[in-house]
Amino acid sequence: MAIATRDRIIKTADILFYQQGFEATSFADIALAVGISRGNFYHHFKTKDDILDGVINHRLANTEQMLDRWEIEGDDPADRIRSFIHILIVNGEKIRKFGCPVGTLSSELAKLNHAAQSDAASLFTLFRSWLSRQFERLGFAGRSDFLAMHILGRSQGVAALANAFNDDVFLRSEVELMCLWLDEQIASVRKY
Amino acid sequence: MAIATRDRIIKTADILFYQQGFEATSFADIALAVGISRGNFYHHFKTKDDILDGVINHRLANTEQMLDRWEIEGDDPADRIRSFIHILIVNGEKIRKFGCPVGTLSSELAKLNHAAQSDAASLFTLFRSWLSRQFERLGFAGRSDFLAMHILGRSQGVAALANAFNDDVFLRSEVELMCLWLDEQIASVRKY
DNA sequence: ACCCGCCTAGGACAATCGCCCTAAACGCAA
DNA sequence: TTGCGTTTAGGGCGATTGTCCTAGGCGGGT
Repeated sequence: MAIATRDRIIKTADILFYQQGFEATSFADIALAVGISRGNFYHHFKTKDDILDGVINHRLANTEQMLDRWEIEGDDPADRIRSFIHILIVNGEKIRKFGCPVGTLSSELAKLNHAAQSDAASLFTLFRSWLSRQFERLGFAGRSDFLAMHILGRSQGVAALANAFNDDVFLRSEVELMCLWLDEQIASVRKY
Repeated sequence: MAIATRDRIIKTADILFYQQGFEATSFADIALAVGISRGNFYHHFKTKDDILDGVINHRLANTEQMLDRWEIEGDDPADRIRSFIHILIVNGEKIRKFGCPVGTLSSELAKLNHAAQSDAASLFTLFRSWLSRQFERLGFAGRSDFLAMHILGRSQGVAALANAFNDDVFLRSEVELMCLWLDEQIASVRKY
């Protein structure tokens, strides 16, 4: 089946791009991992940039789906934000090994001056606007986007250092710190 | 002069590794930028990893020198920490284009499973222990390293997002936020 | 039974990669 | 001047890169 093969390629490329980086992952790497020939590969994706587009779109869809799920499961926006913060722990092992999938891809594409860098950044935008929406519901109004960017940045920093030092203790203590920060913010906005 | 050529290679490689990444920068790239032949290049560095070692050591020396200068110029540890925070603004343009030199290199080497990843991480350690020392002088005692890691992580996150979104406003507002955080920490430790 | 279109395999392409070699030019000491 | 070690230039190695091409196999519609 055609679609199945295409999906398998994208899912495999997704993992390899994350673990090895986009530039360091070759056609041959992906074909070998999927278990197909390079010719078959070429039938589905003409250029390497095509695969990158596919992978980014795949990540966008997955992320959107995850955020939607969080939107349904609970009705407390604060809990949703806490779910976001706890990705760092849930995916802790991968993050310590390979860093944040979104941040590292965006950074690599920025260095390569790659046209898809803005597409990778739109992954950030997905989180950013979702977080901003949760803060709005908590009553932060015009400050919502600012707080969303703040927490997004904090997460990026934690992921970067947890990766550099392979430090799980640091990761967990920073997650706790971010949750405390969130509580403070909520407490202060409820005064008015 | 031999040393001069070697230095020129390292300085050029330093810039290229930062702007394009380690993997994406070839022998030919560096040789072309320096203006020498590949044969001459090979005389000074046998392998690409040798250049990486040279670049990392060069960065270590430069960083140590910068931190020493800050240690001499002022005698207020808080001001020194503020100097660190303000790197984000001083190097704002480069950071928005290429990210943090330390963080992006460490992240790339981690993905490549490169032996020099720990050496790149030692660049972080340089900042970490220096910051920790300043916090100690401010009286934070056992919490010093924790605070050093916290501020290091915050900086990394700010750099990552400022790069992804090419956002100077975010960068500056986060720097201000970090300085406010520092003031709060100092105020709270002085109570006792 | 036949054909046509999609899927797959695998080889070939020029270009580039990191790395290695040889030879000429250089500068300093005897 | 002669001689030797250092620095330089430039070609070439096998391997790998992204990309492209051709040929065979499979399956559904006529």
